[in-house]
Amino acid sequence: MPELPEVETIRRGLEGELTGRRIDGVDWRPAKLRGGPSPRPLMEMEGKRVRELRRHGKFLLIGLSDRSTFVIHLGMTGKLLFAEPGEDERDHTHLVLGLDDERQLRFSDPRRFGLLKLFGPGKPVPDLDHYGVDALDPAFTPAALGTLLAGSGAPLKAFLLDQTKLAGVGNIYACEALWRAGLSPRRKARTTPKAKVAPLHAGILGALHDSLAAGGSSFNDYVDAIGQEGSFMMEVAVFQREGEPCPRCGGAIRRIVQSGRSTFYCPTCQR
DNA sequence: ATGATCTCCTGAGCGC
DNA sequence: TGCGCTCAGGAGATCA
Repeated sequence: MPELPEVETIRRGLEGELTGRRIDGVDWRPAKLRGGPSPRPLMEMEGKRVRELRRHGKFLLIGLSDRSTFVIHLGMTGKLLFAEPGEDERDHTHLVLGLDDERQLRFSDPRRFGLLKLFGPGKPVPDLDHYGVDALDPAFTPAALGTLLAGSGAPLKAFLLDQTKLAGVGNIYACEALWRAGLSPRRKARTTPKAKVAPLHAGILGALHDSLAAGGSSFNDYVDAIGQEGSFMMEVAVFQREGEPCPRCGGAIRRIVQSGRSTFYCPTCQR
């Protein structure tokens, strides 16, 4: 599922290919996606050029020439792929943008947990109002993490998944970051020892950067905008490795369920 | 106010 | 072969 490194990999791939292109056609098949209807009909993108590609957390923000913003969230199974006209379409394709270089950019999302919204020129994006600092933002420092931790009584795993505190970390990287820091996912955030704050910060950034370097995690058949798979799943220490030995201490990796989601960790060296 | 649980949705995997 | 079941999870809504 796309988390920060996957969305950033896609953003980088799109940045080179899409910036400056004009959107000549908008084939929108409005399906019921998450997040309610788009404030502006997506057809209004026709004739606009792509000015910039930004990202906040797992949201992709496409700035257009008239200063409107096209917001994309890939949810669990959303895909953005370049295609040639006439090329076979994936099932559950909800949007096809025709570009002025004769290519298409297609969005498909079988589970429809994704989101497509167009905001008019100069309009803010309310979906991001309550979002926390992006995990790759320079403002996300160890000190900032310490402040956030002190304000939360949630288990560390739930804390890391809470996008209103820190944006971009999902299930894979939450598990990996906690393993790297040697912290139990069950520990209450505000009980994190002072000496463990910097290691947790380093664990989060390390997992995200390592994944970016590998082109993201290919899991649930994630691919980037040109269909490339990422290879970070080869490097994970604990995620989906229940019963396997911990790479650090050899103890058996355990799977538990927290807030309805799988958590993988090593009970021996994560305290 | 905070944290836990439910909900949306489809496809994959599994046992029989 | 196919049926029914469980599971996957981002994030908003709802509940305790």
